[in-house]
Amino acid sequence: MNLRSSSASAPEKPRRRAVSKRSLATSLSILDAAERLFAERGYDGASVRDIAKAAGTQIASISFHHVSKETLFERVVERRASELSQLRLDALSALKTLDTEPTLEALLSAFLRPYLEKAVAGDPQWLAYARLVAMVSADARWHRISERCFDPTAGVFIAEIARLFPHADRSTIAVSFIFSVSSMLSLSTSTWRIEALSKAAGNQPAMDRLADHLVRFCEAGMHAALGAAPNR
Amino acid sequence: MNLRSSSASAPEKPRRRAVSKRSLATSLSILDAAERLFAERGYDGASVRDIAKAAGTQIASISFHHVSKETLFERVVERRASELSQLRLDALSALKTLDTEPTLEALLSAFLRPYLEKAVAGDPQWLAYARLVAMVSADARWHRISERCFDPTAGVFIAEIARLFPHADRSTIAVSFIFSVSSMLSLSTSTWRIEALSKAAGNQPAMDRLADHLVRFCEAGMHAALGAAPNR
DNA sequence: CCTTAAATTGAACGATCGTTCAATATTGAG
DNA sequence: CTCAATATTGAACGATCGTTCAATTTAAGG
Repeated sequence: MNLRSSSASAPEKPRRRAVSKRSLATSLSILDAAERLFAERGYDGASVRDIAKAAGTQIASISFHHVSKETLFERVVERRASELSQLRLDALSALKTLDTEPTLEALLSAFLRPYLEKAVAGDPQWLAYARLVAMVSADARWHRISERCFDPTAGVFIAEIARLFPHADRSTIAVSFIFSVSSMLSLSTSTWRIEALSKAAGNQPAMDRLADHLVRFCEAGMHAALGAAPNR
Repeated sequence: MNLRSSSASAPEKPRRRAVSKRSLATSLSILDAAERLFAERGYDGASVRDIAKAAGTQIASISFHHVSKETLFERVVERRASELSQLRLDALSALKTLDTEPTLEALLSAFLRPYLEKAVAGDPQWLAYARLVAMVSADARWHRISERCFDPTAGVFIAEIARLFPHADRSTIAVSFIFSVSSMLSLSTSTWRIEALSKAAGNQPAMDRLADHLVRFCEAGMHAALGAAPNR
């Protein structure tokens, strides 16, 4: 007996195998379905049964691939977070290669636009993710996820802004930055309210116009808040 | 038989009674507990059992006084909504009694400050309500409640702003207004993020400073967005 | 090819959900 | 005080929740 493992005293090496293409596809479709349903109905509102049905698999597969509902949620958020952070940091790097000092507008644009272009414009899967980010950012229940996924990049941009406004204190900058972020997030959560409140004006504002609008709004608001702020 | 109701053919008048003090207290304590728990855990996250326990009554009393969980939620939101609207409209009226045309800053201040003073400053019950408003405003699931409770007053202020900027189109004003509202709401949902992002600066910003900060931010942002907007 | 680790399946678990009901207690009105 | 309308109670309803399991199927490695 024990004919496969050769050496007598060595702890048996249990033979590993690569993941199959089908397995990877199931895992992915679960993430996609979860992203959609979590964004639509919230964490408690979306059941693992509905997620499994939307993904075309069994509920047990969710536990198998993603441990539990909670870690599934975290993985859904984490999946695109690094890509988003990378886009933002790339835009920032591009600014710093220029010989001129980056303006506040350029910094805000570098932070805000990648989200909007991914979110509101094209892929409906990214739009769902955008709503999810808004959910995570607003709910103290998920503050650990925010800390891990979003706060580091936000901190980099806040530090850049602090270099531009050496006399403004950190908390004033942070609050202004939060105002900007929640304005950004409102574009993915409140499209229905925008429609409701701008009715009697038939024309829907286009995506790129909205992005320009947002950047202009935040730049002016932050400039006013930081410029007028006392030095300490 | 039928000795109480006199006339023969008249449909019996079943004798009404006033609500008892105890009954009213129960109904109120249910609303208070629901306000707190809905704000803490969201609609799906807060169970009627927990609400009943927090209110010190039985779960059946919730159905008796407030029909169902959904109408309980609506009543919790509606309860303070009219008071908030009244405060805002009163502030607006006070502005219009002056002989000078109200400024954009004054308009925004009239809309934003009542919420902040009620919410972030004093009563913890109002703070819970503020978080609830943020929840309702962000979730399309409750858009009927927003329409009924908040959009009318918002529409009044948007109309006032439109009078100040006759060349700006309605949707541009509405979008700027949404940016302002979500910045306002972020102060009740994201205090924890503010603390996280402004760390290494020990001083917590005081409440009145935050209100000033918010008004200045929104005024400048909106001014920039509306002033630079094309005329149609 | 064969072996077997990895993956999928369908059923079941106990817990909790919102709601309902008959029985009991309370209380305003006559 | 009397009595019936109102309110509270405790238990139970069926449904759905997230998770777990043994049995089966799939497919990678030698």
